Order: sequence, then C-alpha cells, then structure tokens
Amino acid sequence: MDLDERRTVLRDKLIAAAERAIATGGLPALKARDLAQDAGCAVGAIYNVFPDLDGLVLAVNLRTLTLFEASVVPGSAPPQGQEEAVDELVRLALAYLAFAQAHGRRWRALFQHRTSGGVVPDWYRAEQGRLFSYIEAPLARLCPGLAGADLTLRARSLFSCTHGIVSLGLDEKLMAVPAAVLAGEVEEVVRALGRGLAAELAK
Amino acid sequence: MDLDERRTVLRDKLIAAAERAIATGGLPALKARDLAQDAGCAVGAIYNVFPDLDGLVLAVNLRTLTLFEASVVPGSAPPQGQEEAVDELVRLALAYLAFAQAHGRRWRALFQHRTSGGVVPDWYRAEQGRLFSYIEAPLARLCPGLAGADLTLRARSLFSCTHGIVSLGLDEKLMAVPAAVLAGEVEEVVRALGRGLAAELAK
DNA sequence: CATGGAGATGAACGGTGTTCAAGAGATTTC
DNA sequence: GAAATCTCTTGAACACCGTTCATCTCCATG
Repeated sequence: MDLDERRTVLRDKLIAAAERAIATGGLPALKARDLAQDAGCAVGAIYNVFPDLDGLVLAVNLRTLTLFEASVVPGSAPPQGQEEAVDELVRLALAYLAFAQAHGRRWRALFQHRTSGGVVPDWYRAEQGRLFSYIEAPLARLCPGLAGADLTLRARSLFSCTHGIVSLGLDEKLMAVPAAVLAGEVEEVVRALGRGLAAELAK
Repeated sequence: MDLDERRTVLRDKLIAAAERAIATGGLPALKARDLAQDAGCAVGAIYNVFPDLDGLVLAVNLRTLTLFEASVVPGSAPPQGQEEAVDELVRLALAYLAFAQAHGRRWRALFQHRTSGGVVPDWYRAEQGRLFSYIEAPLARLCPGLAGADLTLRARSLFSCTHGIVSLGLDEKLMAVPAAVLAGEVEEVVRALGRGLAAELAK
C-alpha cells in the first residue's frame, strides 16, 4: 500500500469518525481519543494528517457545505420575472431551513466552531462564496439596479436574515419554535423582504 | 462583616472579574484560576457562590442584557403612524448593531455560550422576553392585524433578521464588513422588511 | 471562653488537546 | 538481497482545564 494512499485512507476514516461524533453529540463530542479509537489509529496519528482538531472540523464542515449544496440544486430554468425571483428566494430559504432541521448538529457546527487563530483557509471561503451565488442570481433579477459588490453584499444580508431566523428558531436557549411555524415565518419574512426590496428599487 | 454580605461582595467581585476576562479575551478566556486570582479568592470559593462557571457566565450575560437595554431607551413618544413605526424598528436595529460593535466580545458571549444541561434559568428567559417587547410595540402599529402569540413570534423573527446580519457581519469567519456599510445594510433591510410586512397586511 | 458549624483553602482528580522520544515498517541504495 | 535511511506510527507524558473535597480557619453563638 502506498504511503500517500494510507494517508488518504486514514484521512477519510478520521473525517468519517468526526462526522459521526458531531452528528451524534455535536461539536463538543469531538474528542481526540475517541476519534483515534473509532478510526483505528493512535491519537498521535491524527496530527500527521491534520494540523489540529480544528483542521478536522473544517474538513467536516466543508463536506457539510457540499452536502447542503446538493440539497438546493436549482429546480428548473432560472426565474424570469420578479415574482418568480421572490419564489426562488423563498425556495432557497426553506431549503436552508430544511437542511438545518435535518442535520441539526452538523449544521450548527458550521457556525459554532471558532478557529483558534481566527484564520480561515481560502478553500473554505471559496466554497462559502460559491454558495452565495445561488442567492445572487434571483436577487439580481429582483433588483436589476444591484450589481457587483453591492449585489454580493445584499445577497449576504439576505442570507443573514434567513440564517438568523433559522439559527435562533432552532436554538433551545432563546426559543424552540415548532418546525411548521418556523417554515411559515421564514416564508413570510423572505417574501416581505423581497417585496420591500423590489419596491425600494422602484423609488 | 456579615456572612451574607461577604458572600455578596465575593459574588460581585467574581462577576466583575468575569466581565473583564470576557471583555478582554472573549468567553474562552474565562479560566477558573485566573478568575480566583483576579477576585482575590481561592478557586474553590467560586463554587460556593455559583454552581459552576456556566452560572457565572449567565450572571455576566444578564448584566450585558440590562446594559443593552439601557442603550435603547425609547427616544420619545411612541410612534403613531406606520412610517414612524418603521423608523422605530430601524432605530432599534441600529442600536442593536451599535451595541454589538461597541461590546463585541461581551455581546458574542450572549450567543456563543451554551449551557451544559441545556436548561436556561427562568430569570434569564424573562429578561429576554422583556427586551422583545421593545420590538412588539412598533410592530403592532405597523401590522394592526397581528396580536398575541402571532405578534410575539413575528417580533422574534424580526429580531432574528437583524441579529443574523449583525452576527454574520461581525463574524471574521464568514465576512468582515466595515461598520458603516453594515449599518447601511441593516437600515436598508429592516426598512424593506417593514414595508413588505405592511404591504402584506394590506392584501 | 469554649464550641459548633459554615466559609475558605488549594492540592488532587479526571478529563482535555497536543507533543515527542522511541519503535516499526516501507523505500531506497549498493 | 541485505543494509541503511527515512517517514509514519505509537502511546505515555505534558500542560492545562473545570471541579471536588478533606482540611483548616474564623466567626457567631451559648
């Protein structure tokens, strides 16, 4: 067995074990010793593949992001009118909520996790940026006046709104809102926001 | 010196020390040993006043909440029309942003902190609920059709939107948006949301 | 003043992430 | 093919964490 191959195999086993741990007990359940036992290696071997556990969490989070992307494949042809643009934004928001509900702990790890040095790898930021383009497309149709950096910024703000509702809605500490009610709020708010932004443009 | 008095004094010194630690290095900088040295007591003494460090964090967070409330005192007479209601919502949102920017680490501790057992004391939830009433008042004027639980829920969703923009906007991991730009986004989005919600009602 | 009991103490406990000297094994070299 | 080299692997050890508890101290009370 090749050296690089063994390294890759161990890497995959560690990521898989970390995913299981996070999916079961959340980010705090990620322990180096449990991980090593689950992956069938020594604790020290983890640090031959990842610089530290943060790096492993980042790898798991990247998989979570791609898993989410697979669940929001663009339904059909891109929306043409402003009405369809709002519908698309609502669809994306509800998909985000559904994913967060279905993969609660893994989704929470995306935001709960803080890198130690505060630095985030480029490949992670790139994946994030690519996901925002899903919002930018319908938003551009809704607000033709927006473009470039302004469009990107507004798309992030739009996402932030949905994220806020989903994040606090699923948070036991602040409020635990039933799933159906939460979906209603997301749809209502995103629709109102879409209408308001379109009206803003018309001024 | 009375016994209860000493207990209270120690309690205050611990909270003050914890506030300093959080304000300086965030929630991860809260260490029992540093705390004891800073408050001038033994590590074990902490646990005579608080059940654990989580309880201490909760006490600090309560102080943060009341500090925030003092910074959003209702400016003048309550708004009468729908236009003024939107203005009030924008004012509250911008006050929230300003507080989060001014007390970054303390504000972050409010949400970064997870209680171990998942249980949140009633007095903490009560303070949270009282703060939401600041939003409910103008929202009720904006959407006269909303009342009771619906109004409460919508107020929380509205807060969640602002919180999302502020939270992710100040987050280095996702994006670091300049202060002025962030304020513009908050105002724009809340205004659009207010307009959209009012229009929703008119249907 | 003696006594009881509650508060204060800090070493010790169990747990964490991370490191590193030592051993194992694959790869290269002659 | 054997020996040397070098990388990967190992798990005990390290530093640090929150928390506990036997011990001591000190104060209010009888």
